[in-house]
Amino acid sequence: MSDTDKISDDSQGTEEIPDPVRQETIETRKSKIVKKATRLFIKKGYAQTTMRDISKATGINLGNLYNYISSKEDILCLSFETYHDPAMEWFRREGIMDIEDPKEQLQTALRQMLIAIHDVMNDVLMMYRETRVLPPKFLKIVLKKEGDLIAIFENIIVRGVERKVFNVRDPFFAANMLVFQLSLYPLRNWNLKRYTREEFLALSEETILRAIVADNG
Amino acid sequence: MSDTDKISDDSQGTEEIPDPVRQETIETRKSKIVKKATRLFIKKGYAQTTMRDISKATGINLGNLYNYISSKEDILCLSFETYHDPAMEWFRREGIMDIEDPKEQLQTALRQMLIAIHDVMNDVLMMYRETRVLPPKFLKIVLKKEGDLIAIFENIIVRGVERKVFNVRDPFFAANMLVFQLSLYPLRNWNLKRYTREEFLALSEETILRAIVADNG
DNA sequence: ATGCTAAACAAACGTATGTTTTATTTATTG
DNA sequence: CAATAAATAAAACATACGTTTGTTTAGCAT
Repeated sequence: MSDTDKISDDSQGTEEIPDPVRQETIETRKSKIVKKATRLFIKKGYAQTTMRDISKATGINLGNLYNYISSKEDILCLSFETYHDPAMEWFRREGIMDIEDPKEQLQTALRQMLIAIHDVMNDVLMMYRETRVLPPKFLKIVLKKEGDLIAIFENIIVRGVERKVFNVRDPFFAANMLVFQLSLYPLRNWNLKRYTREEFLALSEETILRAIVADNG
Repeated sequence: MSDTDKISDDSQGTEEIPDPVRQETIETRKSKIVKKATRLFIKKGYAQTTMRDISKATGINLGNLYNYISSKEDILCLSFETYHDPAMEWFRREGIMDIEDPKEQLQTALRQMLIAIHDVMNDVLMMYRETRVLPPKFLKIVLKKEGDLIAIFENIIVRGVERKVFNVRDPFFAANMLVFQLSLYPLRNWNLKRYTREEFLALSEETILRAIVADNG
């Protein structure tokens, strides 16, 4: 029936070497499972998504799924990892922390985060909803990472306050509010459909900055 | 075993009258189920809470539960209703819409909403998480109510802009952002535990207003 | 007392779920 | 080509769930 979509570019491998080619297809397969499952989690919710759904969506046999992942819960954790890790990396890669002018620094970071979140809004919404299901140990890691992101914005704000470019009474609170505001679109999309992407980004940036920047005339 | 906690203040009733006393105990019972179930939904999530859990928590026999509620889903809907209806009523009862000065009007409404949400933060968090499970028809009602609340704030903002007390480019967007910001505490409580209730309320009010009021010197 | 109504209860039903196992096919190597 | 290992498919397993059923109990009117 579906004998046309078999993997055809398999290559030979030895037992000594971890077989990078085969390894890659396994990783590819795993990531395919996570990606497809994530779509289902988004659409139906984690609890309402069955392993049989995931099997059907990936085209991988039910029992065979367990050769790539260890449990349903495992898939959810992998799903979280997929989206949480790049966000933090981007800050270093883009050299945000090296920007001298605090206002430009904040603006750049803010806009980039808004764009990134806007593009994966469904995933963000899913994460907000399914956080509870994560095993406690993994939840701690996730919250730690989110805390790190907030801390970055806190540092940016603190520096801006020192230079009197920002006017913020409590930088930690402001950073928490700011990062929270980033999720406006994913969580309130149902009432914000009238805006184009660009309209929304501009309005968000403007509104968020106004609570921080000393004067924006 | 538990024969001591039987209802002992039963009174007689007729068939004509809907039996206010018995009726009351039935309503009491129903609301007890919803309240206890809500606590479980908050603690474990809707999907992870079983009817057997609810039976145990209420002390009402599993099968007997269905004399008071029609389904598990029904309980969730009732749970949403419990917290959604009072918020809207309060606006009318308190006469918020009659306050002349827009800034005072906004401040009053804002502070009251912050307090109300703070007090039921776990419930709000649960609602954010379990909205997906609601039957589509009921979901529409819930979103409508939330939209109405946003519209109220939009009106307040529009009036303030006309009087040049507020400086807002897009009142609809501002209202959406404002109402969203109200949920900061329920959704980000895990990172905001350092603040006392009063500290948090003051910071929230201050931050939210700054994005709207023309000048706050 | 007696019969009636409704609440209370234990047990069971049917189904759906995550996971494992078993049998079969496919590919690779000596 | 034979032998071995990996990949696949389907069925089975054990359990947990929401809901229903049939029966018992208790309160009230007659």
